Amino acid sequence: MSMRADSRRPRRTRSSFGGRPNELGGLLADLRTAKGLSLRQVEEATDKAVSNAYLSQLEKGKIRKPSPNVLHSLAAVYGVPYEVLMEKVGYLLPSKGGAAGRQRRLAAFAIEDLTAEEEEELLKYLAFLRSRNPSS
Amino acid sequence: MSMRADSRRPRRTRSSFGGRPNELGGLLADLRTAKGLSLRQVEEATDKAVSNAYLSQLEKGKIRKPSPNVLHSLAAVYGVPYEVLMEKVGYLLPSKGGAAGRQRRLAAFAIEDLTAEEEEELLKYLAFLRSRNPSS
DNA sequence: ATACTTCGCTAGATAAGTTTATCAAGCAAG
DNA sequence: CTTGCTTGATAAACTTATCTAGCGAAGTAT
Repeated sequence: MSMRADSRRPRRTRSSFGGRPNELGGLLADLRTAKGLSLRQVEEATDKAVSNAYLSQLEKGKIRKPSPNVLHSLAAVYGVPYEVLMEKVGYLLPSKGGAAGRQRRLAAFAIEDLTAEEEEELLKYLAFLRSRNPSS
Repeated sequence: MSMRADSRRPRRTRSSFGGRPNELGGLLADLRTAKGLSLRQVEEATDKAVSNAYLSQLEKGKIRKPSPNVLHSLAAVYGVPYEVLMEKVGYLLPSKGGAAGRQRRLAAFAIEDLTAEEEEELLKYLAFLRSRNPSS
């Protein structure tokens, strides 16, 4: 196994302690003040997706896991990557090495444009197949 | 100009019926039965991260936005990409493509443990389905 | 038939997210 | 000083997710 010591740049990526459960609030507050926006201005900028009152609670750390869509709105307003906020909150991110992308060696080519109905039919048919033939 | 004449399979209308609860529920149920698992078996497989009772409610469409982490657990058990479930629920995904429409339609049917025989059966069945219903 | 198990399901409770209404403090005119 | 407006913060209400406990149906074995 190549134990390559990732000698790129000193990884500042770890921005700070994963231990702090509530660092999201501080981060959001800093981002907002850095842009010189008020709570209500952010509410507007987010097209009412996040109320000023709610944002206040977020910044004060009273909310642990806001909805991903809330984070998306805020990320857009602050110009910060969505994934950063997601991670900070503790949501798992789509891993790029998982079964998602690489595992495409299967019938995915034909399945790329499945409709919801077709998808359902296929899954049911698969259930049927496997129930008839459990010894695959 | 990439004149991509929408040659995709005509989206079979927004699911013909109007009162369907949640598209996620049916998908989860289909995935589970396709694997021949019971609610409690899934609860176990997910290491108690998702209770059988909760899973039942999910499948019946009584829950609209389960936590991303719940979706992650289920995606792992069913061998389906996390992002697919996220999208179904309505959570925004980290956009990877920049400007142009790089966003491929996510296939819910990327099941990872299909056998070659199953794959073939499914493809034939899909062909059959589409021959019977060329375009709505 | 009686147990025993497993199934899907739901009622009830708790906890957390989100909203609406409201607050006290500050600042700029008039 | 007072009026008006804005700011950030709460309280309470409302909504939603999630868990625990238990029900009844269906199967299996004794």
